[in-house]
Amino acid sequence: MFDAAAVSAWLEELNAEQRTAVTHRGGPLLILAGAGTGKTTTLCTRVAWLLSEGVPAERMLLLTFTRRAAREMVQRAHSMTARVLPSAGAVVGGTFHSLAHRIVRLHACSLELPPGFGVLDAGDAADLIDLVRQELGHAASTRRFPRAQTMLDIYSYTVNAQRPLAEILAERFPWCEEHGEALAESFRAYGARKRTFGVLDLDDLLIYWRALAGDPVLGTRIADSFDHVLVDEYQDVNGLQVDIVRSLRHARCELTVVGDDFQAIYGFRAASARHILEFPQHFPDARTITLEQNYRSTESILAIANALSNQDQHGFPKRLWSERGEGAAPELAFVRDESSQANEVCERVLAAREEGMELRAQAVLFRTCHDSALLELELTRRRVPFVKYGGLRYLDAAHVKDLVALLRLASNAADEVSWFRVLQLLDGVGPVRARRLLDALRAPGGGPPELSRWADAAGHVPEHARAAATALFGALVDAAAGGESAGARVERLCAALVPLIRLRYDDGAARAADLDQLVAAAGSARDIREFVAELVLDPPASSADLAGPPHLDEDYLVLSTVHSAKGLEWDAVHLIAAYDGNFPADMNTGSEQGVAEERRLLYVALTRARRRLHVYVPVRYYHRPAGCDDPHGYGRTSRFLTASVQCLFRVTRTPGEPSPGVDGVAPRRRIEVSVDALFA
DNA sequence: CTATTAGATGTTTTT
DNA sequence: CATCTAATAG
Repeated sequence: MFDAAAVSAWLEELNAEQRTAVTHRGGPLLILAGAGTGKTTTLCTRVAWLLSEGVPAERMLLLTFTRRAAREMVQRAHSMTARVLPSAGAVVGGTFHSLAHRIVRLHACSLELPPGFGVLDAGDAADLIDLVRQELGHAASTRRFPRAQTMLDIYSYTVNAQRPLAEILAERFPWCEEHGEALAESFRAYGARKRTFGVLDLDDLLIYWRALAGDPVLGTRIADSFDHVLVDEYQDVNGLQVDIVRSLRHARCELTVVGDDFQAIYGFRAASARHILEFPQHFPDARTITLEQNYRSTESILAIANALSNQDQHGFPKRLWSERGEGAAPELAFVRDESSQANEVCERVLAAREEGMELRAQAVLFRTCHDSALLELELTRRRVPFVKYGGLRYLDAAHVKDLVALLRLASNAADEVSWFRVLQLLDGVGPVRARRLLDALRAPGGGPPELSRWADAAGHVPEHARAAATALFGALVDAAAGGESAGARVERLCAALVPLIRLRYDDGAARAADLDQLVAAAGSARDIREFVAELVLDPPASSADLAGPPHLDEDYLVLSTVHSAKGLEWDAVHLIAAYDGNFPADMNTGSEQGVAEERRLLYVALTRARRRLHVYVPVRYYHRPAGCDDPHGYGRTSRFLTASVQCLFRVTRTPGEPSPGVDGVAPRRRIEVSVDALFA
């Protein structure tokens, strides 16, 4: 019945430590796996092994952190279990948030949530917080008040860290400390609003899951449905997530966690490597296994990685080694400026491709999204196809948000943030009329807006926009009524919205066309609410992404933030903008922990490389905070690339110092030109 | 009241 | 540079 031969063949391929981890029995297991040490393989093989030991696949829970990792891990585990036992069910798996969504949806009733509750993405949450901000009069106050996005960051961090606001402000947001009281008030109001509007933000998903887990009846039932819980990237969990994991582990349920404390890079989300380091204390009967043999990189790349991790005295000492040979010496390239950097990257990428290395085997990594701006221009100019991960997402585009807001209203008319957004698309309707309209949609005694009251509210829409508004409401009423398939209803809603989009944006036609892809993706959805929630929890990177795996046969270069690159690997890695200020980022240099996290970020970036590694340091770079005379700065090399680390590189310099005035990089000065003196 | 424009301002990283 | 605010025109 089981294909035991397949499992033993897989076990054969593992090294001794990996094999011990895979076949560990009884008691919690901590696998400390350095970069590239076969973490995914070990975890997936363990799943297959457990299956062959008689644990049903559907009683195993595989939790991961990022969507990209989740997809890869679940897919791989699934194909392995299918091989071992074709009739096996599916392993339950996904990100913490997607699992939370499934569970909360299942128990919405017990949590006193409306069955149609919506899930807000970060943008929506910021919009809602902005609403509160306006209403409490903070927007207009003379002392500048943190912006909605910043407020959300503070709120989210506080919730995820499960610590008092005052502490968080002092520690992470000192410039907002004076507004402590007002912030606290706003956050309370934000919470109340979410309740009234019937919406949850991403943090709520975890909060509600934990609340369920703590319930003596439901919590036990949830925990009872699993025999094994396996958590990947454990160094990136925060207190809230640890609570959830602990609640899942009861007498009969086993726990395996995998991670690398030196790859903890989500401190800004209140994650802390403390949790993985203290795992043996939290679970006294835990077994710890360390994986140090690296299967990914050449030794010269690992030498640099080890040198970096040696700079940090904390954590588990690990020394990566491999049998992949010395390999090409990593390059540390000092380039003149960012445009020269873009050039050099292109040259090297194209040269490697000439030698047979596909574009998709190469990646350009950077700290922040805009670091790649010039490079993107250059790649476009040279017609090199690329895909960028991180940064502006599809859901951030205004017209997409418009449609999503409309979809939300179809299942939840109480969602006033979405109402505001949609109503203001009507020509001649701004904030004030939107509010009046919204009030007119309520039942006389107050309460949530109702679709059925459109006839009473229509008068508030200026005449020339009334027809469009009526069409919009018609589509909403139809969509809410059900009957047709989800896809058909989404299509109707989109059709009603398109005329407004065309009017609103000057590139309206293009935006309208862009929405078709979203509509097409909805075709297979079970219902609209589900579709929107999926969209929020697993947003496509671009509209092209919606159309399914598009570039399978195409070759393209990968551009990615280091954060998004975690867990992935490429033959060649180009790390750009490695100057001090970016590695470490200026705003994180305040504390020792901050700097340490930045170092780990650099470590993560460098350890993505299999055979070739190039690090670029622009000697002269442009930095955004304008206001000084010269927007150019002379960049210093990242402080982590100390002299002894630099020795491990082959150092190159692009010839030619900057020649002021010749190619547009002349230093800018403030020169006053005035003839006023003539008229004095 | 809304739309448009000119002027100021600002910390990244992701679910 | 992109986004938000304030001021003005419609």
